[in-house]
Amino acid sequence: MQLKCYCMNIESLLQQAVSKVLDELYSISVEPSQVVLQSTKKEFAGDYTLVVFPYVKQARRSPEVLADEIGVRLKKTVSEVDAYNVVKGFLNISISDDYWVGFATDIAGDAHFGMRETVSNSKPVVVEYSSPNTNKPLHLGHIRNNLLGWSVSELLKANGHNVKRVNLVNDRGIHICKSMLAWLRYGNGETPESTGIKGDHLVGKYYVEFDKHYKEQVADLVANGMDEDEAKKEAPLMKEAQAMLKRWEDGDKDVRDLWERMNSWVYAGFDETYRSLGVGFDKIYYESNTYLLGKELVQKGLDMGVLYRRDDGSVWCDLTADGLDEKLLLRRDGTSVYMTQDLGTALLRHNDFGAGQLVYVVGNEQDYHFKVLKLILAKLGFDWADKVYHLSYGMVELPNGKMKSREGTVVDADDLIADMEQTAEETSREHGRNDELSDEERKHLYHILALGALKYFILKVDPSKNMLFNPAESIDFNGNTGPFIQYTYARIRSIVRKSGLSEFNFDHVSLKIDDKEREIVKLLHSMPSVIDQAAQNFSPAMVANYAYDVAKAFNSFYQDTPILREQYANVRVFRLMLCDTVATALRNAMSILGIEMPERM
RNA sequence: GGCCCUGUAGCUCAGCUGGAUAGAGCGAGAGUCUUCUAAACUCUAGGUCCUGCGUUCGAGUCGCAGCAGGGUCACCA
Repeated sequence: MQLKCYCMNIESLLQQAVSKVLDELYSISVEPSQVVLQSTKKEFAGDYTLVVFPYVKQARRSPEVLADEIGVRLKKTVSEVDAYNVVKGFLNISISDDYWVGFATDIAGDAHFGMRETVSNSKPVVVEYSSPNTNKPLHLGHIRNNLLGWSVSELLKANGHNVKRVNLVNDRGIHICKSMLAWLRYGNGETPESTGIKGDHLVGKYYVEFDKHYKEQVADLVANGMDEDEAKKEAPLMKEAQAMLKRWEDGDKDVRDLWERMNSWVYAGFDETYRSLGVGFDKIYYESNTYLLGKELVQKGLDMGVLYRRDDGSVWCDLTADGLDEKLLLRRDGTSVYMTQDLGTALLRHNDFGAGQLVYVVGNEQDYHFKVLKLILAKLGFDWADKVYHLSYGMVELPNGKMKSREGTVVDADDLIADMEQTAEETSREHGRNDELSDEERKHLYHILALGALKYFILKVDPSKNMLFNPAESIDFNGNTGPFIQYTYARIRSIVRKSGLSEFNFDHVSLKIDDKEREIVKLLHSMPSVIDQAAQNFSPAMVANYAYDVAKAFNSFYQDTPILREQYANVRVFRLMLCDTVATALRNAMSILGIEMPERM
């Protein structure tokens, strides 16, 4: 039997063939990559559709005739083309069962199907995400950030990039001083150990405490006739916090000791949340180490003449020619601002990793900041300024609007995860088939189902869009959800286990496949291009939607097609092979989302 | 007010470089488990793709204008 190579994507093969036909028949020259093929709509026969409208003028044919002539030629010259039909200007092309079966056989057993090998010696893509403040625990907004950051990193890896994850912890500043001050005043020496409260929550408690007392002071001042804006500045607590920040910057030992102590509580808390979310980093930067960076760059900019100093000593960048405003880079007292340090850390990071690209997973409220950052880097003469990519994501909103910590409407990350685990356990007790599992394994199952639901819920939405979370409705486990896909996977694994096979040998000559099998094979066939597309768009959502399509197609197939019960061994083994490959595809796609798949549930 | 983002079914969301009669899930209604896991499957109802104009053989998709919602324009980060 002749060996065929199915490595060649059937779409590019068709594109080349069409390009050739257009040239030979009508002397129309079109690059194969420019030939537009789409998958044929369900209500028509065929696998791929060529839209011929763009060529009718040059070919001087009616759309129908043109489509027919191309169809005839394709069928004659491309062995994989089985049949064709023409509806208006649409040429629907059917690919032979032989090709699809061959393709399915080719990819069977490839544990990394859909994922690319990492290109060796490629410059790493450095992805910054998470970047929390250390004055309060993580909430749902941070969850979206962390899940996106992790997932986009996995996605880029799956597309062949070398990826480094970094976190830039905002561990200094006035907000931390507020928590510290409140703890000193009202804390009675409380610690995570003495109270049993998770460290980040304990520190967050004092941040709230500060705000409470501060507001009281402001209200008192206003009641005594002071203007509100002035009262906010003059409140003793605020002045004390500012004094504390100054002492911190001067290296005051007491302040630094307390700062280290309370930050260490927060880190222990964050680590627990990170572990629970399954995210991590290759390198963690601390703003206390990097906040002074960037000043040299400012000096360089002054020397280059791209920045200027005002009479009061402050340094600015004039971006009005770019349609933006003037941007402050050094305060009049010579201290740096957010932008200054971000310039510095960008350079640091670029040099630390020899980065080919710098990705920042940061909310869309900072779109302006990153626009400015790129512009200034370019003005400073860094040719890699255009390698800075701001992965701007939308906010998570509640039914009554934005989350506001002051109004107590934040959805706490740890609470949400705990709720999800609770729901997973209840659902599992009701529907689950997990008698064989130990208590330990069952606990793990609840965890991966809970996180599967949460992660999928968040990641299936296009990153750039705001999304809505309704705490009252909780997150679903049915329909277009993580657990739906996990369930599909568990079912498949169950069948494959029962078959006892790990290799699938069958005679694929003249094996016929039905519509549902064909649908599945076609979906598998498209996986590499979906991953590629998703990576180019930095969009895990595209992978999530793909995984859902695969699971849905499989469930429909599973519902009315015998697999283990199939009496013909040849067909049975083929179907088992297909099952096994679908499981692999689902596992790989979901791993890009950071979602684990259960062997049974 | 300037700039940026978003607007698709009752609700939450898909819809890749413009292509056929715009798709899912939830919710609503009707079916399917003595048979490979019913967290599933099948069917029904549900649409002025915010509005208008334009480009095109063809617009949910591109352009302009308007409307609505959000963000941002700090010597905060």
